[in-house]
Amino acid sequence: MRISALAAEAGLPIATVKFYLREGLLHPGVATSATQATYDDSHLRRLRVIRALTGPVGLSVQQTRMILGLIDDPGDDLYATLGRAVGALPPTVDTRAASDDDPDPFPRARAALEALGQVYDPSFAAVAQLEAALEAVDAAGMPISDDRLLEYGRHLREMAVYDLERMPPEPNAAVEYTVLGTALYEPVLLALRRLAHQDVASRRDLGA
Amino acid sequence: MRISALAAEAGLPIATVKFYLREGLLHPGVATSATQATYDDSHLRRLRVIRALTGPVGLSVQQTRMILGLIDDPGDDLYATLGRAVGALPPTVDTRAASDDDPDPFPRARAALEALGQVYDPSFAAVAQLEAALEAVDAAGMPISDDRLLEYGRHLREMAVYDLERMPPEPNAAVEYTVLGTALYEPVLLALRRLAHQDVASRRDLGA
DNA sequence: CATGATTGGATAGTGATACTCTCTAATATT
DNA sequence: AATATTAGAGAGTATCACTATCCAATCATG
Repeated sequence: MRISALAAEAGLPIATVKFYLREGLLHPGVATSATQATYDDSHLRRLRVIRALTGPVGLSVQQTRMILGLIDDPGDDLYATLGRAVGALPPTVDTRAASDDDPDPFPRARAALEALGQVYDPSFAAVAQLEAALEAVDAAGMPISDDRLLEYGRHLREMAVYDLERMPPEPNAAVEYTVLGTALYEPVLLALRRLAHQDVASRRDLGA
Repeated sequence: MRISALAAEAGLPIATVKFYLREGLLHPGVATSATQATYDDSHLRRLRVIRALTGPVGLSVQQTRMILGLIDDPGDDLYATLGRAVGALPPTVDTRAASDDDPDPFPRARAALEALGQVYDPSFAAVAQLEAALEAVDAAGMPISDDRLLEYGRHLREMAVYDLERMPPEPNAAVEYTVLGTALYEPVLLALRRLAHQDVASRRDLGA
């Protein structure tokens, strides 16, 4: 398969495929001469993952490169790899507070996790993300009550249990499942939540 | 309160406040002369909402303007207003298919909603978002099984019921609660989900 | 009331990002 | 032999969210 066929299959301009090659998101094809290389299904699959991550998931090229790098070359510690992957996911939060000698850099997130009975690890990017998100809803005048936090946390935890029970056994497949699942399923989740709100609202005759 | 005090309170450069004024995100202050205007708490609160929406929620200025417009000037139909608000939320999806005479523009989303027993309204933006998200996960080689969809949908629906049971009675407050709640709580939700995955993973000794 | 700071309003500039285009020499295809 | 395609490199483009600059009009202060 030459680059024109690959681009056509993926529904992308050749220039874009070349761009991904240049950026290191797509592994090079097998060179058959100075001006020719052949590509296979692995390239097509990779392009589809790239488009999913840069599209619906909303990652930048840099973030996508990081995620793909983790899948291609995972450490032997799934927990740490997952942590690194989450750190690459938006919304990106500057973790300036953690580097300072602040004894309690993420008070809201800590309180929330304690209330939920979950581990609190300040080095985990999602903790900083949670802190920023909670600060933002407070500042915007729509604070989240403890009760709501518990309710949300309970459901999300059950969903996490469901997900991890279905994790493939082989380590490499597990990393890909976990990292890609975290990122790719988020847009689905958000869409389903919005639709659930719509559905519930419609059944309550809230119009007019 | 003059613009310098407003900017200082909000922790923003004056230039940025002026930018929001120019863009119509922030309502003008009361002009007291040709070169002076006073601002009050409503401006400060608005700035905080703007920062929450453009920051953690990740909205563009244009999308933020749309959301704020809906809050300031809601229609009398909460259901339709919510629909319009969701349409402004990322990921933005081109609804080209719907405008064609395609008899079934969102097959995956329709199937999912039918399986969940929820209303299917192709004019609702979240339906297009769900379709795009499902297409992306399929293309990326990580399709979502019906079982998983049901599991996710069930939890999200319960969370939606929880949310709507706590909706304020007055229509204007209800719109603000619903629209801002949908948008502002999403980053919290995603962070909690990521942390739930981490927590569950850590308890299963998945490392090494 | 003189003098420096601040403001509204308009215009322009900036830096990041994700492509997209152009070009060249080498090779493939017909 | 004529035409098309390719790799690879560099430059160009469009969008976006600010950010900076300017000016004339006012304010605040001593």
